[in-house]
Amino acid sequence: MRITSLEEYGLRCALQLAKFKKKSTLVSASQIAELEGLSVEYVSKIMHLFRKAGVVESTRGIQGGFSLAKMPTDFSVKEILDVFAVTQKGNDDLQGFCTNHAGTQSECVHKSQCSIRPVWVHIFDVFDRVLCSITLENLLEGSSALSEKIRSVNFAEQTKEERK
Amino acid sequence: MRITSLEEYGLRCALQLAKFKKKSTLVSASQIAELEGLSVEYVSKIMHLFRKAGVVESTRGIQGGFSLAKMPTDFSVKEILDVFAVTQKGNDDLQGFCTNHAGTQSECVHKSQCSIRPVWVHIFDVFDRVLCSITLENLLEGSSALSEKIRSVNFAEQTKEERK
DNA sequence: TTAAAACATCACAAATTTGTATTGATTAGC
DNA sequence: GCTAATCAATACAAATTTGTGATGTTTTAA
Repeated sequence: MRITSLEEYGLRCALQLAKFKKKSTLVSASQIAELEGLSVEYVSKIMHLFRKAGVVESTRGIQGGFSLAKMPTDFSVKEILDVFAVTQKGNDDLQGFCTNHAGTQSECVHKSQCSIRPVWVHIFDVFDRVLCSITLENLLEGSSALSEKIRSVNFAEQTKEERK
Repeated sequence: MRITSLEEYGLRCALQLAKFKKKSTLVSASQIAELEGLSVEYVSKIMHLFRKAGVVESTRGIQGGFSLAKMPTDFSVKEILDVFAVTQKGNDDLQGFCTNHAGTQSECVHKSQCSIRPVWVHIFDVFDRVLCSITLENLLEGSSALSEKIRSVNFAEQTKEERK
């Protein structure tokens, strides 16, 4: 269970974008690179993914830069992380769980009775509730506010799968 | 945020081990490979990791095989997944979060004021509470029992970090 | 109109993970 | 003792992810 590099750095960049958004100023890839200690090329790649996903808007030319597409209060952490999930192979939407196999067989041997899938469904449901409820603004507010926010998440309700 | 292949297949193998444990019989790598549709070599690798971590005990020779070191009621899912975390680079114990960088700098630019670390601390705390509370036995019991189990997890209490 | 600063896109090298192969050691049964 | 089945350990090839490079386009301002 790991956070990919793109997710970690992507979220950091998103936080920088959030700060500049609140000041209503554009921020360039090189500025973010400087602030985060990353290479300009790497930040550019992240911004490219953000733009394709509609997370940022870009302005070309000298004095150009990037701007978060919505206010930090309106972006959940999940929305940011999902930008990178699509480029990854085994991602958290449970797609591919039962099709990717190191294996001697072309189809999942648990097709009819899979004991693993419900586990991930439930665990990722908990995870999603947390990630959906936290906004970029919450992250900017600091640790104790974040902690409070997480405590307020409702974990008791039915999962999507169960409602089907 | 993704589950690695070793984690997914490792947990499946652990479930097979749990079933045989309840029958008090040894199970060989080739048997598990057959049951899970994996190659014998791959299962052997997983068993090797399990044994090094003390999750299974092995018996050599013809009629040898593997046996879960404790009963399925006494193994949490987290204990199983942690076996594979140690072989991975960025793992869920938060080690390395602030030392691995795609970067132009040798140290984390957020050393003094990191806005990302508290996020992962909190999120992984929630995750750990779930993974620690689910046993292999719970997984064998099926989806609805599992669902109930997850609902009973206490998410409100302080995190380890906060108690420090 | 030219130059500089910035984004856009794609290609590619390095690192990591994934899965297989190989060789060796151990045990049971004949 | 010999053989077959099994675990033990390590090496290695393929696939994937990670991060950089190179080339081109757009815009502003002198």
